[in-house]
Amino acid sequence: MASKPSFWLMKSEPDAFSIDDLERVGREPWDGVRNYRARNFMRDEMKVGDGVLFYHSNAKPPGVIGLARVSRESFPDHTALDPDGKYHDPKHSEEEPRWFMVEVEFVEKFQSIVSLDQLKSDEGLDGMLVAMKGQRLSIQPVERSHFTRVIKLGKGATKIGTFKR
DNA sequence: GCCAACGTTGGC
DNA sequence: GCCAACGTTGGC
Repeated sequence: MASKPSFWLMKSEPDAFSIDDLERVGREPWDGVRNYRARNFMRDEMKVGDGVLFYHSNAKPPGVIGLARVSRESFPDHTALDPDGKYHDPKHSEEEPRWFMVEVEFVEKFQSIVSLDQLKSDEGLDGMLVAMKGQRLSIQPVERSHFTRVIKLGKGATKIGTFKR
């Protein structure tokens, strides 16, 4: 029996990497995360096939813009090795990696963004982390019911079954 | 181990 | 551009 998938929300600034960028490249390693809680989710909990709400932050408006899926599990974030890169961390090495990432693949772009305003006001989304005050974490777990509700609000054609594994 | 200072995130 | 809410750093 396959284990049940989990659900996540991942934030990205569209100026840096948007849902359109993900659609174009198909798959993308989620590099550059330098927050321990977010790292732990990627390193310890995110599995191939898990559903991902792709969130545009620092956008007008901010909100969930589409769907992705975890396509590869935890592996070291090599951008931490590059001394000239902005994600460099001298405490990270090949022998003792400190930072990890997953790879995500494009599933679909919503017909319309599910804005943060909608996320906050929808009764079906009570308690969703991203809509709560002060919640800045760039990778967050999402409850199944919230995940399916956001898909409905986005009028996505994707069925929940897409995320079985 | 505490906590002030500093840096970052991200909505507004 | 402002600033609230965190997270990290480093002195002690």
